Amino acid sequence: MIDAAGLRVMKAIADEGSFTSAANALGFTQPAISQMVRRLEQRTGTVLVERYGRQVRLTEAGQVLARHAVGVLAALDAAEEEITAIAGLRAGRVRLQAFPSSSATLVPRTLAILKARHPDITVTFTEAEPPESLAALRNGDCDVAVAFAYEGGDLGELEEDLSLLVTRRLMDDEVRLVVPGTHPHAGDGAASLADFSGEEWIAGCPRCRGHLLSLADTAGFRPNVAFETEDYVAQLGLVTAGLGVALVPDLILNAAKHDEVATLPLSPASRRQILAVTTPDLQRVPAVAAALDALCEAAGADPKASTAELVGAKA
Amino acid sequence: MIDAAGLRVMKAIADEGSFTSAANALGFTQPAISQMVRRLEQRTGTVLVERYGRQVRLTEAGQVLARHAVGVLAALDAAEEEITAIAGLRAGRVRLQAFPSSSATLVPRTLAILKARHPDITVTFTEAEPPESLAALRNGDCDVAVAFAYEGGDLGELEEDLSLLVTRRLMDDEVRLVVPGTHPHAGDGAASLADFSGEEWIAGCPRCRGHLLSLADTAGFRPNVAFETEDYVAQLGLVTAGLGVALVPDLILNAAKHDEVATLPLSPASRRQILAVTTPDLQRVPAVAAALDALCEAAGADPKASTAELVGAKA
DNA sequence: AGGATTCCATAATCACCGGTTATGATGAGG
DNA sequence: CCTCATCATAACCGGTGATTATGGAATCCT
Repeated sequence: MIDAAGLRVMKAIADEGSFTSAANALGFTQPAISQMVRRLEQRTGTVLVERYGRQVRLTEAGQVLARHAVGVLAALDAAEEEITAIAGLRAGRVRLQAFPSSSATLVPRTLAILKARHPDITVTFTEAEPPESLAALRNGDCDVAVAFAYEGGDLGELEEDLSLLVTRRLMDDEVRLVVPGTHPHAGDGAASLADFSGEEWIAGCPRCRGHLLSLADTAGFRPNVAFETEDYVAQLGLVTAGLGVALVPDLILNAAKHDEVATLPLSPASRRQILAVTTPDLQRVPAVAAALDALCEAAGADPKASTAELVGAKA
Repeated sequence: MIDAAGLRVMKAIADEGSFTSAANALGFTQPAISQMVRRLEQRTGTVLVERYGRQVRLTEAGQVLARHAVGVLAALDAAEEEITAIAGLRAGRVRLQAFPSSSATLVPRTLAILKARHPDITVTFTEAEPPESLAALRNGDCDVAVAFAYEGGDLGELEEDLSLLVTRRLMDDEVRLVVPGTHPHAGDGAASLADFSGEEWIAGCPRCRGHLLSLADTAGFRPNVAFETEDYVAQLGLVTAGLGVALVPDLILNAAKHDEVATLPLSPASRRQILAVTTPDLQRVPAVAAALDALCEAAGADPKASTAELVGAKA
């Protein structure tokens, strides 16, 4: 019944004292004001403006509208300002969820870049394994999920989780075999997995364990998993203590101290992909886009070649 | 850029959780919501709604709009409620100005009627002589002026004051000659003004004095005005004291005690008209219309035959 | 799985709101 | 008394914002 335009007109009349100057103040012509007032009057069924001679003044009802106009228009302006602030990266929020081992280097570097580039947006970070972070994304509790996928291995099961989502490849994370420094193969240039079929194995998170089993299966043996821990530092500790061998991604090896163990590249090599995941719509939110760019930059990836498909995803 | 309709839609989506139910809640169809959101999005240049699968949820920017919508829509509703209250006589204001001698009976009775009929409207009353009250009306400081005009006499000078104004005849107020009870003519059935040319006269307000002079002039004499006072009670006191004779309207005689004087009808009779005056626009304001009706009723006039022209105004 | 359902998007259409220019009526002022 | 300033009105017209009809895709149920 009453809209913002009408209030704006009433306020202009109250401020300016005539239709003509109100029209000038609003950038309209005089007849626009004239019939706007008439429409408002027949809509509300009240007399809003008293025409006396060639001057006009507001009636009580008109003054009521003009008075309310101040508050309403201020609130509208405030809303508009907030929106443009979000659009201009002078405000906004990004909720980031990343898997634990990325928290060491990738995420801190990303947050630093974001903070330096857009100091006014607020970033929330939560650690979560890929299945949970993707669920949060789907659920609307998260804007960007940093996930990983083992090449060839569990891409299939992740695939359905990624439907309707967009991914950006951040980096390839090579998986290495970690053995005690005193191990007979410690000095080898590369490790063939079959040579370690008799070892005791230290497995990581469930999906990492799955990857180990998958690799071992193609190498023709079934690994003897003696320990399981999601904590990579603990894994390295166990290896250091000579209790077994483990598959550990480069990302961890670059961040954690591991002087007393040997890290051997696998032959054939095995990698996992580090991915940034979001939804098609969120991708267009400035703060989210900035976060994605920062992630790519922190990972050393080319931001432009980002929306590529997963390597190894079935064509 | 942002209008009330858009905010209403965003709030409905936030409340209902889907376009379809938001459309139902607002009484629209689903495509209306769909393209309303799209318009808002391209107007603000931001993503307001995140479409994930077949569910939708608001982005941060969308939540900002939905949040502001609450306040804005509440303010709009409040304004609308105030307007309808004024239109429905459940609120409103009437500023009444009346000449002093009408304050005795006419105005109190009017206020009583108004109070009984519309207890929620606030009535302001100020005493003012017709020239000032009409000036206030023109100036926007008054809604209804109760004025008087002597028949044939000063209608002309009042006429230009009444241009652009509307008048309602409330009553005819007959003017009587007041003489001391001991006066030789005290028992006469009617008084011819010429018979009192030798008396000392007690004049009232400037315009009443003018009326006296005008009547005396047509009767062929120039009255000896010994006293002037705007206070009719004082006039009656002076007559009672035998200090002169006076012309006093019925309206005063009906209200003030005057036992010891004689009141004689003039021959030819002379009347003044009691008028309610307002502007054409204010006439259509419910509270003002109610006040006019109450005035007519208090004066015993037929409210329907009210907008008549002044008697004696030049056709 | 696969089919039914449900939700959103799009296209085509159309009414009307809300602006414009042109013009007229009228009160105010020199 | 004439002129100017102001509001009202008419005619026109584009864009907003609704509608119906239809399609596509995700979710749900069997």
